[in-house]
Amino acid sequence: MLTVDAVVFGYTKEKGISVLLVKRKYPPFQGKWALPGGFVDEGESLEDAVARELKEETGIEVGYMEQLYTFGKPDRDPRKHIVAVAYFALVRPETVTLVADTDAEEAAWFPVEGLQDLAFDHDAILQMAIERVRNKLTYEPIGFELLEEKFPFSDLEHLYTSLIALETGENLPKFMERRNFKKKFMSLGILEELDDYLHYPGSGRPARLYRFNEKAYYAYKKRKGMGFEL
Amino acid sequence: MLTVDAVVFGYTKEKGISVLLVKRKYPPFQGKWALPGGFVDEGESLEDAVARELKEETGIEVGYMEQLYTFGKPDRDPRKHIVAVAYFALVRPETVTLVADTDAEEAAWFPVEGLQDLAFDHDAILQMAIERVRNKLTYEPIGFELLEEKFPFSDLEHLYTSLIALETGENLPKFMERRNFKKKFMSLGILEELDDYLHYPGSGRPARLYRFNEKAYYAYKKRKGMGFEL
DNA sequence: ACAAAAGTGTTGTAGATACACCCATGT
DNA sequence: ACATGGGTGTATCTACAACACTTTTGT
Repeated sequence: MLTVDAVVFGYTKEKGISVLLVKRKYPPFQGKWALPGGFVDEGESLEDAVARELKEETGIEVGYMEQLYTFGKPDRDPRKHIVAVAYFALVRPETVTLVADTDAEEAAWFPVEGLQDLAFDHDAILQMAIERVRNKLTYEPIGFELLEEKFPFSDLEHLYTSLIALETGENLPKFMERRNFKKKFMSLGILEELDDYLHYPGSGRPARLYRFNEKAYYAYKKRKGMGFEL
Repeated sequence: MLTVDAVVFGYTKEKGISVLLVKRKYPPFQGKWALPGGFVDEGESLEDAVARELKEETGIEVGYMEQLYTFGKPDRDPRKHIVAVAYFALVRPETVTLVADTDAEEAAWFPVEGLQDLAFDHDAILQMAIERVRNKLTYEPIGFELLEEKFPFSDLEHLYTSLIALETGENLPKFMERRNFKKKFMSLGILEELDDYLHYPGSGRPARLYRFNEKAYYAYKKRKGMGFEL
């Protein structure tokens, strides 16, 4: 008995990092919120299974996905021994519309901060996913998968700040100091400085927009060893 | 259908990094070398399953083990769709004696350098394990799991050098320069300098012995963020 | 003029790099 | 005495850390 579960992260300036959950329609854990997921079909690859379940239960397709860990404790499911291969994924919440479907009553975004009491061992899975994304953020440019194509630098900064602050107990590493962070990031040469500006009405100076330059990143990877090591 | 496979690494000064393989007794891939592993029993945790299979097929018990990745491509086993959860493990080859048993004709150590043509997708699994251990080595002190309790510093150096050189194409990172590597490692304060010396007859000055100090490492972790970031 | 966010430059310092010679043993 | 591996110190340089004021907009 093999299942796949997905920890899908989204980000908005207002609500910070959120995770996509579905409300369980049937026992066990009926009525509880859980990670989307389900059984792997015979002859179906794990990645296909995750994509399919996500589509079925929430209606979304993700941009970036990666295997997280496999959870196999015999008692993680009260019915019987069911092994779950967990994935984490990143999407731009703007670009997706949630639909509830057959197996799940509802699908919705929840800010991850202090989230708990999920079905099965999904609390632990979520925790691990957060940890993983947070680490990964500092050595691979996956943050852009959560931002719009063009974004003000402050979005990037805010994304990093809030994700790294989660569970780090609020004391940010030194490289997150505003001026240093920008200097460092810019020096990588993987951000394109656009001639577009964005102004949220109601406040502050308009912000210049940036875009992630994938080609430049490959060049960087070739030049340096790998990753980008913030 | 769920299996577990183990990539068990060992290290000796003479042969460098080796991996433990078993020769398959039955089809498919009869007579080929493969990673030890087998089916997970109902109600058995994945870790238990790996430990059990290792014991059965090779007779060894490992010191350090960690989940690597789960391989689920439908065609990875020619018979049917079988998903494999792979683990990697580190042992001191000195401390174990291999025995061949029921499912496997023989068990033996093979230097990983250029190893290929294993059964199933085990080439890929091995590759991934090497990659993982190599990376991990630079941010967690797992190297000691491969060395004797007391070891000359040159062993540590040689271990790092050979593991990092694998597939890095021989050009070592700068921190591996002898004097700098030792300076750096010592500055971490996690190595105990012993008053023992070891002298291989036949050559050179006797080498001072060192011991990994786990307590000091915990203290270090508490002090610094985590890991040790060579 | 004031509030709110964007934007920016310099200096000190610690850690990384680069480099070449002496030491203790066995034969 | 020579071969073999063990062992070390210092100068330079680069990258991280610390720090506070100015700019542009809306109200």
